[in-house]
Formats: sequence, structure tokens, C-alpha cells
Amino acid sequence: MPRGQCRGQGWWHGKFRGCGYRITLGREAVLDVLSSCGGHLSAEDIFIKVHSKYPNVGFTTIYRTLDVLCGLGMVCKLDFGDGRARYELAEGPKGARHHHHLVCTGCNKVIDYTDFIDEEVDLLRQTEKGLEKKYNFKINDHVIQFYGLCDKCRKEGGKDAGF
Amino acid sequence: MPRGQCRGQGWWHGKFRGCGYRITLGREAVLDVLSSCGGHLSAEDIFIKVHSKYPNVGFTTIYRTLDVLCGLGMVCKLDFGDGRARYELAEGPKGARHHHHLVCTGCNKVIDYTDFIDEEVDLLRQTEKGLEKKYNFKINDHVIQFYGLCDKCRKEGGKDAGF
DNA sequence: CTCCTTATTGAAAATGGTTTCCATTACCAA
DNA sequence: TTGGTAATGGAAACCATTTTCAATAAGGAG
Ligand SMILES: [Mn+2]
Ligand SMILES: [Mn+2]
Ligand SMILES: [Zn+2]
Ligand SMILES: [Zn+2]
Repeated sequence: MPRGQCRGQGWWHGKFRGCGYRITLGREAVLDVLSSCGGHLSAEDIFIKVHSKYPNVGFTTIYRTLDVLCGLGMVCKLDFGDGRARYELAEGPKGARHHHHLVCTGCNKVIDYTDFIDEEVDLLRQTEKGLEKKYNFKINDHVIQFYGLCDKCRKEGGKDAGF
Repeated sequence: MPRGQCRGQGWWHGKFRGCGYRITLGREAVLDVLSSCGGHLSAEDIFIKVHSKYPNVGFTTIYRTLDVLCGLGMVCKLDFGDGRARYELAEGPKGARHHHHLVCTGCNKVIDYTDFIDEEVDLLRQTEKGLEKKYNFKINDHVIQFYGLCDKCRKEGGKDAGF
């Protein structure tokens, strides 16, 4: 990741400018972290990573940037019920596939799964259509998550972090 | 709802005592509100209702009671992404059926639906089984929610309360 | 390149739902 | 009735997130 001159040609710069947003170091750094590290990072996770490289990017900017990115549909804000939001790239240069989440309530590990997505999405679409008609709703989004205990946490006794 | 002498014979008292919990006025009042009013109440909603009848039941007790009730599986804690938890009776004397939620991001109205539950539950069970095997998880719970705009909010222009 | 407008920023304070503390109260088994 | 202890309420603490506001810097115009 070259420094000074990497500004101005990221894959997302076009979309970004097109919406009237300025390209700043903070925003660049956040996007950088999101695409290099895996998903499901909290604002704090992101802040720490960004801060280690650019110590004068503040926490507020992290939140504000994530907000903008969510607004643009470039980032998904996730809620696994542990009191802090998580963020993941909606689709990067490599185009992350649509997936759902399996969350361990013991250690908060999150698994992306795509195995059963097709059937799920089928049913979902069908359900959404039915619900839209019956309740006259315009459905924009859905959340499907499974909660449980991972292999390791199951063995360590049934203690459950709750959620 | 008779006053003083209704203590001691609620449908839930048995279960409650069996687990070593004491039966108190606060707990009784919370359960009362949950079963008389519909579901999806926030802790504050519940506090206000309880407080209007028993002004010396504190906010803390509401939270603590809801926690206990969740622990016993008598109440479900719901998260619709608006920053406050909601609660609903898991199954009352009338035995509320399992259902999923349709949430309006405009006015926060929540609709319980059971229409497509059967197909959903079928697929869910299947998916859970697959996931458990593949990832060696013990799945305890799932969340399925649809977000969108209700009839009214759709007409009032596309403003979206976000979530 | 330089200037200028104004979007963006960082630090600190505010917010708001929820939890913790701790001295006091009141269930309820014996 | 009584004693041990679970439960309580009020205030303070917590903690992720948001707001405020003066200072800064992106980037189009010239
Ligand atoms: Mn994911
Ligand atoms: Mn419901
Ligand atoms: Zn785990
Ligand atoms: Zn609405």
C-alpha cells in the first residue's frame, strides 16, 4: 500500500465523487481497513487499525465515514446483539457475495455462510412478495441470523454470553 | 384485575417458584402489562404502565425482571435496530404462536405475521441442520425480520428513519 | 499554481439506553 | 413470628454513539 500517491484512483473514487463526497485520508483509510481485514469489524476495531497508521484520524471520523458508506450502500451495518454495531464491505473489488450469518453467543465468533443461501433467498423473495401484498409494505431489507454455540464454546461448558 | 388478593395464583407462579424466584409486586406488574398490552414494548413503555399503577416500582426493577423472564424463556427480547430493546411474552396463558416480524423503518410500527411461517420454519430447520453439521455449531435461536415502509409511510414521501 | 467556498475534521461534551452499587426492604420457609 | 437472603429503588456509572463548534483542507474556478 503505497502512501501519498495512492490517493485519487481507488475503485470507489468514481462512485464517491459522483455523489459529491470529497476523498479524504480518513475515508481512504477506513475503506482500506474494511477491504484488507475481514468483515464484522466494530467501529472501535476499525479505529484502532486506522489509528495505528494515521494517528490523527479521530474516532468521530470513523463513525461519520461508516455512515456515509452505509448510505452509499458500500458498507453493511450489522447487529449481532452484543451492543455494538459491526461493519462489512457490501461488495468490494472482488465483489463479496450475499451471505447470512451464524453467530456464536459464547465467543462472538461470526461465520459467513452461503451454503443454503439459494433456497433461503428463494423463499425470502416469495415471502416478501406475499407480505408486501398482504400488508401493503415496501420491503427493503431482511435480516436472517442464527445464534448458537460454536464447537469450542460448546466444549467449554454450556456457558452462554446471552444476547 | 383485583388488587391485593390476586397475588399467589397466577398461571406463572408455579414455574416461577419452582426456579427459586420470589413473587413480588414488581414482577407481577411487569407480567401483567406484558400480557394485557400487546407485544413489542420497550422497557420504558413497560415502566410507564407499571408506574401509573404502582408508582414505587423503579426502572431498575423493570430491567431486572425482564432479564429474569427472558432467562426463564417466558419473554423474548427483540431488537428492531432502533437502539432500544423490545419485549414480548413468549407464550402466555393463551399461548402466543411463534411468529416473525415486519418492521416499518419509517414509523417503527411492527407487524407480527404468521402467514408464511410454516414454509419458513421448514426451511429454517433444514438450514439449521445443515449448518450445525457443517460448522459443528449448536444452534439455539434464529432471527428473521423484514424491514420496509408501511402503507402510510410510503405515501408520506420516501423518508426513511434508517436503522 | 493560488484562492475561495464549504465539506470535513478532531476533541470534548452530550446523549440515552442499560447496568452497577449499596444500603434498605420484604418474600417466604421454617 | 422471625431470620436469612433475595429483591428493590435511587443515584451514579457505563459505554457506544451523536452532537457541537471552531479549525482545517479538498478541489473547482480562475
Ligand atoms: Mn459477513
Ligand atoms: Mn411479535
Ligand atoms: Zn464460540
Ligand atoms: Zn410506517
